[in-house]
Amino acid sequence: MLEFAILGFLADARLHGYELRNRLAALTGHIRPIADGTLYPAIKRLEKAGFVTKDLEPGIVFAPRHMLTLTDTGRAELLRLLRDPKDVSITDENQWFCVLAFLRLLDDPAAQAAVLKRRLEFLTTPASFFYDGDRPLSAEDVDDPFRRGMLEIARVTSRTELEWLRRTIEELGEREDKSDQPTVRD
Amino acid sequence: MLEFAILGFLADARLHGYELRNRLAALTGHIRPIADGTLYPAIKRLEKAGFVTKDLEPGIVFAPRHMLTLTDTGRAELLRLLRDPKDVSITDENQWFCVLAFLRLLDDPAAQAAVLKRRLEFLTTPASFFYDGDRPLSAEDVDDPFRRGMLEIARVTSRTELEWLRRTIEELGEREDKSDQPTVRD
DNA sequence: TCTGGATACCTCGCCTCCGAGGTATCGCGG
DNA sequence: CCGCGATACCTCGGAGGCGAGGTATCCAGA
Repeated sequence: MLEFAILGFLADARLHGYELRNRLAALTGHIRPIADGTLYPAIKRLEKAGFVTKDLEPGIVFAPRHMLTLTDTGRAELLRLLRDPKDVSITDENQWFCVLAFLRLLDDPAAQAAVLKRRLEFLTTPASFFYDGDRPLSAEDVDDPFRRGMLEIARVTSRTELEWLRRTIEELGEREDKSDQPTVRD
Repeated sequence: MLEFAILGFLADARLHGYELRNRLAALTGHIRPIADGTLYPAIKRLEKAGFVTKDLEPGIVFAPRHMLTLTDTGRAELLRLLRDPKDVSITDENQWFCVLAFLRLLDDPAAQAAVLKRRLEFLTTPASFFYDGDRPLSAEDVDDPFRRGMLEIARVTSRTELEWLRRTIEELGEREDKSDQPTVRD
């Protein structure tokens, strides 16, 4: 997850760890800050896996910086993760937002639409926070004002996202029609 | 976090591990499923800490069940966590929803309102996913349709929640006025 | 001159989580 | 009668996150 975001940011620009840290802080940090002790080992893992290379640029500003560059295998790995995200990356809001942040890099309207469709499918499968036996409880059934709030907020959120998803999937379809030769589709 | 949810569910009813597993699956499971290998060690930790006790009820249905009961120290711990949640529990959507799910148990309108106010404060402090240097980028500045989507969804979500928070904080204030003797307040 | 804060990086140990596996019991369908 | 699925519980190893600590440099302000 973190590694995914690192690859994503490096796909846009060469960065050093500290700058990466700041961008990550903006993207997910106000939600869940990333500790140094998490970031630097993650960079090391990516380096070991051959997804990034590290070049020391001696003291441009203050201390020497280790500039990170995404390798070709690194970019391939990023695209693989974007094309076929894990289930948790679809369902977990934070992870899903990371996917969205870099989905543009996938550069294939059909594949992008396919990812959005997975999220659409997830949001349209019925699910409830609370059950009375087997019966799902909706906001109207619940007495507790806080649980009511949860359900109301969740409802509006998912409605908004569903609208956006449907709209965007359609737009991606149109873009696909223009770029491709007309073919028979399922 | 998981332990917090366990305490919360046990505050409502005596449960065995498997039933707990199902309730947790409903509350957070569609977002991020909880593995057995996570749940049972967590129960053990709570037992060791003296927050829950385990009684074996021999084979009512199938296999023997280990019924879990919240102890007094367990309930105190739950209330402590509700009254004074960690920062991450305020900022992380998933964790925040867990707090909301059990905030009713706090049974003190002023303390409940204080928790909601922390969330309110978090949501009203300016934050952005992306920056151009130091300048935060809003949906209108962004070209990428996916990032636009993120920003739009986040905006609607937070607006909805802010409305609910303000409304609910006010209602809690009124309830407090009725139950308390009139005193000078800051 | 000294301190604090920003920049920039790193290590270590602890804890938690996860997945993969295992162990039972019972009921139902084939 | 045999396997499957549900119920119910558990262990273990590996991976990853976190906090606390450390190491430098440089600049601004007291």
